[in-house]
Parts: sequence; C-alpha cells; structure tokens
Amino acid sequence: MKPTYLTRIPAAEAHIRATGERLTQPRVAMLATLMTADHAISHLDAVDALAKHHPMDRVTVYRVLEWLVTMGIAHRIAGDDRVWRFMLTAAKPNGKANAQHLQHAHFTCNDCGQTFCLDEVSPKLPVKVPAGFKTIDVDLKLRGQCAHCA
Amino acid sequence: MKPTYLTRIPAAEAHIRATGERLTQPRVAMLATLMTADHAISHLDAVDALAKHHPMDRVTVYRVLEWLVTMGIAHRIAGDDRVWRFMLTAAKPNGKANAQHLQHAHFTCNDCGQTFCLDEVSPKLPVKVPAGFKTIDVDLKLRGQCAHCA
DNA sequence: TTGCAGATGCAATTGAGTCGCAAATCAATT
DNA sequence: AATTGATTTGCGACTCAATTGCATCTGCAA
Ligand SMILES: [Mn+2]
Ligand SMILES: [Mn+2]
Ligand SMILES: [Zn+2]
Ligand SMILES: [Zn+2]
Repeated sequence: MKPTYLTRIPAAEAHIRATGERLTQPRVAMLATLMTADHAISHLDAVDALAKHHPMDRVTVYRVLEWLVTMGIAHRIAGDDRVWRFMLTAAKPNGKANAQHLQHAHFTCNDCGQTFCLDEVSPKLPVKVPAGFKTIDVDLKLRGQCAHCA
Repeated sequence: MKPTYLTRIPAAEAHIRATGERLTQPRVAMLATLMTADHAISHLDAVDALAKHHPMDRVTVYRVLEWLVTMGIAHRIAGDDRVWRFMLTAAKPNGKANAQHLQHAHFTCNDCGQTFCLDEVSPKLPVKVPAGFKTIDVDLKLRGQCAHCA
C-alpha cells in the first residue's frame, strides 16, 4: 500500500535536519506531503493537502517550497497554465537523496493535467545550437496521455 | 538591411486573407510586427511595438495573438517568468508558411532574456516513456547565452 | 447600401505569486 | 529551565499577466 503522510514524518525530519538548517513544523509537513506524491503538486494542491494534517498560510507554502528548492530537496516544473509544480528531487540509484537536479524529462497528461517526472528519460546531450550560442541547461517536456487516462 | 514593419504589410494581408477569415487592421498590424521580429515577443512587447504604427487595446493584442495561434500562423512559448511569448510559425523549407507547429526547440538567454526558435534543432523522437504513457507532443527548451551575450 | 456575425475597446475581475512588517518559533546559551 | 536573538511564519496589501462581460464598431456578403 501507498505510504501515508504520517509514516513519512520521520524521514522528512531527518532529511531537513541533514541540511543543517532549522527544523520547522511547516518544513516537515510540506516535505512529508511531497514524499507521498506520485506526481508534481502546485502551491494550491499543497495548501489543500496540508489542510488536513497541518494547515498553514499560503505564503508559508510558497516560502517553504522555495526553500526546499534552494536546498535541492525539491525541484520546480513550469506548467502550461502558468503554475509552478513541485516534486521531490529524484533519488540517486543508490537510494540517497540527491541535491542536484538530475537531468530528466517531465510528462504532463492532456486529460487529467497531472505532471510526472520521467527520471529514466533524459534529452540526448549535447544539443546542437547556432554558432555563438552557449547551452547551460536543457528541459525536455512531453505532453500526451498518462497510463491512467490512455 | 532588416525588413521593416511597413514592408511587411502586404505579406501580412495576404497571409490573413489566405485563412478565409476576416481581414482586420489589428490582425494585419500584429502579424506585420511579428514578421519583423527575430525573437519571440510578449504581449507587452507587442503593445509597445504596435504603439508606433497602429496602437490598439491590450486585450485586442491578447485576442489577436490567440487567433494567430489557432490559425497556426504563430506559436506560443511558455517563459520561466510566467509570460507567454509569440513567434511566427516556422516556414517550411520550400518557403511557404506552415500551419503545423514544426517540431523545434526554443532557446532563452539567461542574460538578455530573449527567446529564440531553433528551427534546425529537434528532439530525437520517439522518446521512451513508461508503459501505458502515450506521447503526443514534445518540447525542448534550452537556456544559456545567446550569440550576442556570450 | 444595409444587416449582422464577428471583432474590438474599455472597465472590471481573476488568480498566481510577492512584499512588508509584526508576532511566533527554533536552537543556542546561560 | 529560562533567556535571548536570529529565522521563520501569518496576515494584509499588493503586483501583474491574463480573462471576462458587455456595449460599440467594422468587415464583408447580400
Ligand atoms: Mn522532475
Ligand atoms: Mn518556436
Ligand atoms: Zn492522465
Ligand atoms: Zn542574450
């Protein structure tokens, strides 16, 4: 069965403590919530999901998610609806959390709107660009139908 | 020398007439403006650019650009700043305008913020996705430094 | 010309995200 | 256990791209 919010609390605390930064309740609750998500969640999704276990101000949600991104614990995905969505940064093959954003693609379902990280997919780098251009970062975004909607 | 707004009017009119839809002044002015752009422009960019030749309401700019997209004449590019930018749909090798969105990548310069279409770059398709997922569309987005800023 | 569906202008509204500041909280120190 | 001070949080106000409703205008066909 799927991991629940409560079972994720200890791991969330440990992960935050490992950063050396302050361990706060909003950070723990937000990270535990992210840990139960199988797809990327928006700020509003997060506010709703947290409402049940640990209600917090929407501005705090913005700030905590931003903090998780700067810590490399989560990453941010731009949506076609001008909304950011957030997902736990992919774990390395060895199972440890990874501070860097591993190169991977994102898939958004046209039907249900859910966005997924495709950790196993990476754009073939380097991509050829016009003379004088210097590529620093590449994002690959797929759209279509997810397994549930197809 | 670069093509100017005025020299683009006839081609813009012809292009719009070819759709069979109504030929309106805002549509002509907007398309002629797009035709002079070497990089993608935002709604605000468009309002500013048009102010000189054919001032129009912001909402009209939104609606005309949306119409150009539905006609396949222009395409829309999501920016990291939550702003849409628009560019003429790439021409086919034979020089004719193309109603479909040819598969191509976009490059945004971290320094000057300009976004360019890289018509010659396309993601290697098909991309492998998890079982049950069906890919319909692929976007490749690059970030880095453009030729002018590098 | 006239008639009218479709396009435009203008004002009001939506909604994601940000800012400033006072109050609360975490963690180090006594 | 209490004190303290730097961080973090809550709350209200704000920004800004984009959308909506509605009255007016305009391109085009009859
Ligand atoms: Mn991801
Ligand atoms: Mn393009
Ligand atoms: Zn789906
Ligand atoms: Zn540049």
